[in-house]
Order: sequence, then C-alpha cells, then structure tokens
Amino acid sequence: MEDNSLDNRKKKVLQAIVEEYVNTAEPVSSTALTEHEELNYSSATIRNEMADLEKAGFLEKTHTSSGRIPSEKGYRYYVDELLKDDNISLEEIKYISEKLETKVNEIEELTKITTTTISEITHYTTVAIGPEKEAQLIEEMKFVLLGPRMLMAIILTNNGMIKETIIKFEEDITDKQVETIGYMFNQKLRGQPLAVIDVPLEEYLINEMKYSVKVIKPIIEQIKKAIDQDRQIYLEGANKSFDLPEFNSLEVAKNFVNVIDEKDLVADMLNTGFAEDINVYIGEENEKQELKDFSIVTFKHRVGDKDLGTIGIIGPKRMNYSKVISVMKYINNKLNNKNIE
Amino acid sequence: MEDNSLDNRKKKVLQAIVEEYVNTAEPVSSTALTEHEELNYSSATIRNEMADLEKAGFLEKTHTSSGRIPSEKGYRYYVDELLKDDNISLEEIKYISEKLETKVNEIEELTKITTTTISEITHYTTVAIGPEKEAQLIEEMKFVLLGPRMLMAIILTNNGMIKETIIKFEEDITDKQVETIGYMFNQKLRGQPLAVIDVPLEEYLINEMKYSVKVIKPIIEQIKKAIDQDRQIYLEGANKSFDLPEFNSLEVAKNFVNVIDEKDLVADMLNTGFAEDINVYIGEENEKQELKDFSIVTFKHRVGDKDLGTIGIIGPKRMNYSKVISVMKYINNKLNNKNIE
DNA sequence: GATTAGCAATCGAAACAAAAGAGTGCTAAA
DNA sequence: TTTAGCACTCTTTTGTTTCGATTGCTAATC
Repeated sequence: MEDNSLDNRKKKVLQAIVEEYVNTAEPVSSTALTEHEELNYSSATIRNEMADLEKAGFLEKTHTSSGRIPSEKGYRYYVDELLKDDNISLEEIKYISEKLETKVNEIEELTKITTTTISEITHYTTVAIGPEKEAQLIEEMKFVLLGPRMLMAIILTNNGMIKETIIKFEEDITDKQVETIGYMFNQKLRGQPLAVIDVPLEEYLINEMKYSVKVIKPIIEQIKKAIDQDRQIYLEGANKSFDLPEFNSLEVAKNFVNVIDEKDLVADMLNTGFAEDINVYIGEENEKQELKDFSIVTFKHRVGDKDLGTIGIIGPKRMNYSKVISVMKYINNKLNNKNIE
Repeated sequence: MEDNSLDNRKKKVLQAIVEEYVNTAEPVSSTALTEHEELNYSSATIRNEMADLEKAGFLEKTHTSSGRIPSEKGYRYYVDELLKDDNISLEEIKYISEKLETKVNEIEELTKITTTTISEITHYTTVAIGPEKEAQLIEEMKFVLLGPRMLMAIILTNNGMIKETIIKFEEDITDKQVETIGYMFNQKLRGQPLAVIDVPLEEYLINEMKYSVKVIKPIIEQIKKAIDQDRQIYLEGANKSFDLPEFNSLEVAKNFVNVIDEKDLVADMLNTGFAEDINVYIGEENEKQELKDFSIVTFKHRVGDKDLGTIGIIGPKRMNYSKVISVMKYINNKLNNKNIE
C-alpha cells in the first residue's frame, strides 16, 4: 500500500487546486496558485509540489504543458480530509429554514420540497426516492368500497406514509366481505414490513384461511404492484446541469440524459450501500458504468426516526462538494429536529 | 392572400423533399430527387421547380449553393395536403394492440402505457397530462378517517379517474362529522366539475350551512391543491431526442431540456386550442417562444366518451409527421373502441 | 537543503490560406 | 417544355503558422 500522507503545504496546494478548479472549470496553473494567500511561494516551488502531487496520483494534466486538475484520488482525499462543511451562508440558512417549515399534509410533499430546495441552493440536479419496502412497517390498513367491484386499499406505515391503490374484481364484493378483509389483513400485517405483502401471504390466506382466490389474489397482486411502482422518483433541476461547461461535451450531456431518463438506474444509484448518512461517490467509484463521468452525493432523508428515503445530487466530478455537503448536513440536522405530527 | 395552390408535379417535389429531409436531415439536392421514381425529369427541371417552390415560400436554402429544406410553410402544406396517414406496419399494429390490451386497475395507467408505447414506436419524446378540471365531473366523494385528525377524501369522476388526498386538522374529527361532511359534499357536488371546489364553495358552506371553518377550510384548500397539482405529467423517452442530429447543436439541446424540465410549460403546451383530436404545431406556430425550434403533435386521449387528457409528442420540426400521425390515429381509433369497465 | 529565477520546450487554440466538393442559377440548345 | 452545360457560390476539410500559456529543468540564491 502506498503512502498517502501529505505534508501541510501539499495539503494546501491540493485543496487550493480543487477549490479553484471547482470554481473555474479550467486547469489550475502554478502562477494562479501563488495568488492564494496561504501559498506565499514562487511559482517554481508550487510547480515542484504539483509535480510531487501528480506523481502521487492526486493530480492530472490534460496535456504536457497544461495546468493541473484533481484526479479522482485527489477529489477523494479532498472530500475525506480537507473539505470544510460550513460552506453555507446566512441567507441560505434562512431560505432553507423557511422552505422546510412549510406545513405539509402528506409526508411525500416534504421530500419534494427538500429535493427542490437542495437543487435551488446547490444548482445541481437532484433526485429523490422513497424508502425501501423492507424498511417500512405497516401500521394500519383500511379498505373502502368505491363501487360494487372496486375497492380502495389504504396502508398507513410507521414512517407516516400513506399508500393507496385501487383493486378491481370480477364479481361483486359486499360490505361484509370488506369488513372481514380489513380485520384479517390488519390482524396479520400490523407491524410487518411492506415486503410481506407477496405470494406466500396470498397462499396462506387462500389455503389456511380458506379465502376466495377471486378476492384475495387481486388484492395482494395489486397492492404489491402499487408498492413496487409507488417508489416514485422526483427529479429537480435537470436543466441546471446543462449550464455547466462539462455539458458542452455532447457525449457527457447525452450520457446524463440517459441516466436521468432511466428510472431504474436512478433508483439503483440512490440505493447503493450506506455506510453513512451522507455518501459521496466520485466518478469511477460509482457502481454503474454510466455514471463514471459524474459524482453522486446521496443523503438518507429522515425526520426524527422516520425514514423518508434517499435524496441524491448528481453533478460533474468537479462538483462543489463543500457546498453540497454543507447544505445536506444542515438539512439533515434541521429535519431530524422537525416536528411532524 | 397569396395563391397557395400547387400543380401536381410541385406537390410531388415538395412531398419528396419533406420525406427525404425527414430521413436524412441533410438539405435535399435536385440530383437526389431525380432518383425518386415519380420524378423522371432531369435535375435542371427539378431545379426550376425547386426555385419556384422557394419563391412561393415552401422551401428554404441554408446557403446560396445548398440543397433545399422545407420551410415551416412547407411542412404545414405537407401536413395538411400531402401526408399519408397509413404509415404504420403490421408489426407496429400488433405491438400497439398488445400494449393497449394490458389490463389496468387505474385509468391513469392506461395513459402511462399509451405514452410509453407512442414513444417506443415513434422514437420521439412523449408527454402526457390528465384532463382539465373543468372537464371532469364529480360522480361521488368518499371520506375516510385515517386518524383522529387525519381524513382522506376520495373523488370519483365521470371519466373513471380517482383522486385522493389527505387532510390534516388541528382538532379531532368524529365519525359523525365525517358522515355529515360526506353527505353534504355529495349533495352539493355530484355532477359538478372539479373546478367547483374552490373558495366560493368554502364560503357557502361556512356562511350558509354554518359549518365550522376549522373543518371546512382545510378540506376545500387541500382538495383544491390536490386537484391542481395532481395533473401529473408523464414524460417518456427524453433521451431519444438526443440521438437526433438536431441535438448536436448545444443550443437546441439545452432549449429542449429547459422545456421538458419546466412542468408548467409542458402543461400549457398540451393545453393549447383543440380544433381537432390531433393537432400539429410547427415551429413558430407554437405559442411559446421556447418551442420555436420544435414541432408538437398533440392528441386528445379518450376511451369511449371518457376524456383521459392529452398526449403530446415533441420533436424537431423535421419530424416524421406521417409516422406520428398514423400511429396516433391508430391508437385513437383503438382506444375509442376499448372496453373499460 | 529549500527556494527561486530564468529559459527552452511543449502543446492547444486561433487565425489564415488553399483546395476540394456539392449544388445552384442561368443560358442556350434540343 | 425540357435539358445539357458551365460558371459561380458557399461549405467543408486540410494544412500551416503564429501566439500564448505553462511546464520541467538547471543553475543561482537564500
């Protein structure tokens, strides 16, 4: 294993290069760095440091005589060791607070608001997805007849979400039947994760409880379907990415549209391992090949102990990690203390 | 008013140019046209015809010595007079039929399926929006208590749509109250358009019917909000547009992403005047300036007499109008005869 | 030993020029 | 009315030159 420790001046140089490059999107030259107040050396000295940093893999050149840009390893070191997470202004704090205090009737609205706010503050494309069905426990189920052959099933979960779906039958259903179904489902499912609504349950109800296939099968099938496809994805500020110089490359732009157009890919992207509440994936660190030109910052989104899913920012590798992570940390904190009844 | 009648040969030339340009995206030269079987003339003759058509405003040149491309007037003439609407293969018919016969529990699913299918067959970006609230009549309303201060309102409309929303109160609500509310709302609103749920109704219920503000106000407000924002927009195949040569221009690409990212704009776009079931807007014919580089084909989407909203294709002016309109007509016909219970 | 000044070398970007190719418009002939 | 023929126009491509930014290295300096 190579030695990745850097002395103080090298750290400063690396940090300055990342921050400068994030701002300008242009390779950073040794002369430009001498203007940094903490780097009171001649350009030649900086050049030597840069050469060392390149040899160690933290920097790259676009061609022999160009300035340097951070490598993925460079970004990674920056994110892990150098980044400041207080890169958020008073105005931004105020704006975010106001947004998050909006009264919401449905908990999903809060996700929407948060997603939009993050996109507005960071100027990056932001996506969100609801919690996984394994993580949501059924608190109560209600069944409402909407017509002789049409039933609405409503599921209230422990994280405050409400899912409803319509089930159509091929024969009439009576009020009495609905009542029994309600009683039975609640008995069986209260406290269970949503994922439990699946074929084994269907078989149990039909075989053990002797319930009519014609009634049970459509209910289970439709609820399962609704739960699966109900993991709706919000997408905010897709156009914002197009103002970035990276998107002058048609290939990158096309790649980006392909990614955000592919809902499954976005879902996967938001669901990759969660060591921390906030996770950063830089370029090739992303599991999906399509994302190798981008960086993703994901963020477990909860209010108190209620898991509301994951919000993710997708931007260029030259992302303003400091701003993004500062904003996420602030929101994270704010939401944890939020009072939702 | 200028004379826009064209003799037969000119029509053939114009049609050939449109179709050739739609295929190749390259200006069409006189020599290329001589290879069309119906145009057995020398390139010089064709050149003369092209010069006439240009003078009359149907064609344009990109520069002095280039081939011709259709002008917007040219496309318009083509769409109105020359286009064949049987540009659909047996395989496509089969594919569409199968898709449209999928059993759906919720009527919105049918819109999704149709939208996806159109995008798959035409290879253009396709959007859909539900019917306007003026066009939907309330058939029945149900209210279900989900908690002491949480009520679900369900509205069934005459076009088979089901809208539900959650209302939260600041004080407890009793079963008795819910029952009265249900009775009252149904009495008052059955047969009325969704648009009726608004402030005047709120005032009437509070002043005339002496109902508690604390109960009525949140209900009306939340239902209104839900109806307004529930006009969800489906978007399919945004990435498909990026394969078109038009999108090699960054400006066009950016413009496109801006358009589809702006939900209100898409909604407006789908709601502009409806002379016919299928409407074509070419370039500058679009009311919105942002759409001047694109053509939109919209299509009133109904099953029997049930209005399901509007589906629209957005593509380059060099759109394959013939294919798009053939597909829409076929689907239109197919849906009209569809049996949904 | 660390730092710096100085300078040749390298490469990209921009400007310019020349050549090739595609297509038209027009004239005069069929 | 149609067509052959040809000069003319404009784009695209390719090559060349110049300019400027930046580096790496060497030798001098602190």
